[in-house]
Amino acid sequence: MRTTIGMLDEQGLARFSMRRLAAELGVTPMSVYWYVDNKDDLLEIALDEIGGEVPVPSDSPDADWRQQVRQVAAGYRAMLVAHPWASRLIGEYMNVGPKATAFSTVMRSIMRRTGLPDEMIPGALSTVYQFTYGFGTVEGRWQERCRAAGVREDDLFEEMSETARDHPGFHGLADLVERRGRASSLAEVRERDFAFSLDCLIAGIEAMRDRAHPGV
Amino acid sequence: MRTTIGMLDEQGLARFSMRRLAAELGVTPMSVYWYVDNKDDLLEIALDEIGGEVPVPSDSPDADWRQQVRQVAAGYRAMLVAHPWASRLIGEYMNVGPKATAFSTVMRSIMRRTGLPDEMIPGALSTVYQFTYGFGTVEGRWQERCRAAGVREDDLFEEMSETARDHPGFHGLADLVERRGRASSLAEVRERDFAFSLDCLIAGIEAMRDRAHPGV
DNA sequence: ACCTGAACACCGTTCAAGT
DNA sequence: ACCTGAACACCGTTCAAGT
Repeated sequence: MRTTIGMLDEQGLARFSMRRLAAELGVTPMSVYWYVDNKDDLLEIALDEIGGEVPVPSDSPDADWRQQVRQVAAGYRAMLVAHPWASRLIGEYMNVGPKATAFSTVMRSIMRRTGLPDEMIPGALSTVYQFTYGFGTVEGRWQERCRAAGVREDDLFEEMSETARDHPGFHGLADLVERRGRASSLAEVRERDFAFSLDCLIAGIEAMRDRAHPGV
Repeated sequence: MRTTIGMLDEQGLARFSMRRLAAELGVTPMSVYWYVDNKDDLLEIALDEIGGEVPVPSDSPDADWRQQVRQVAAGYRAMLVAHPWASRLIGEYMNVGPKATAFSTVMRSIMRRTGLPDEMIPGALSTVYQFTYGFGTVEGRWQERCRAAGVREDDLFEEMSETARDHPGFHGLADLVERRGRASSLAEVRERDFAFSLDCLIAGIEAMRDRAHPGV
């Protein structure tokens, strides 16, 4: 599993194969099948494995759920950025391994402390989760592309800005460029956007809770 | 392109190959390469093509942004559910084709009508987008699995409920089961969750706007 | 302009066999 | 218990050649 995760991190999911894993382990392709049923099985295990990298806050009943949501979201995002192949697999498998299960249990108990009525908890949870997943995914893929092209991300961005200036019809690029605004680096913009989005989600949850309990 | 999209819809991305496409078209594998550079190129075009299926509201300056956000989100979700392979590709490519570009332009002009300060627009946009993408993705994948297994989704759900009852340690499933609550069908719960999440996002955006303009 | 055939360097996986 | 070899049915893609 260690070599598998290492290879996935370094070369990406597309370049990973059973035969290459076997070669890396100095062994014949078929010997891998003694430890694992098939490729899907192997990847599913690798996926659950890195789920354990996301730090989950201790479940004290008097902790601030807002801060804990921010904490877990940051951890999950970091995990996705460290292992961009994970976001590709998360949708494919059921994700009911031990790490994934533990994670979702903690998330639910945090969400219960928002004061939302029970039937809204799943909706709120998925709002936060889907956002974090999406954000971490595009961030990871972008960095992956930069690494594959062998350039620093701000250089690549600079290059794209020029292309956008030279081809004014190309709005897709213009969006990207505009997004940076006057900030000094892409990383800075990303932090700002991420923080804003979480604030926005938290404010939304608070508003929905207040709407559900008009008397409080 | 029509046959490509048809094959992807029916058999999924995993079963799609250049050779099968050629066979379906009654032609030799290599003739496909006369129209398209390579497989990535083909998929990228297919992806932008179905982007045109998402209805975009007319950009009238006095329209209610809340309703328009809900409208576009519903359309985007429907597109992802109709073409589950799309969510797998959206992260892979740059998505700067004509349809994708038009879409993001409209989204930005809707978001500008929220009254949010300019530097918050990208963050708000990505919050809504990432949620919708994630929601549509898991919904599409779930239905894909049901179809592959040849069962109706509520039957499959019933089966999982039993497994969850028989194996109490399996919390991943318990989550799923609990989520349905007392509703009559999974589809109903999904609609409720989706509506809640959008309300939550919209409430969050309003709260952030009010926080940024304390005087209004 | 449009299509073919043969070939290359890959895949995941089965199955019978070795130690 | 752990690994191998040969084989099967696939891939995407190049390149030279046909009409």
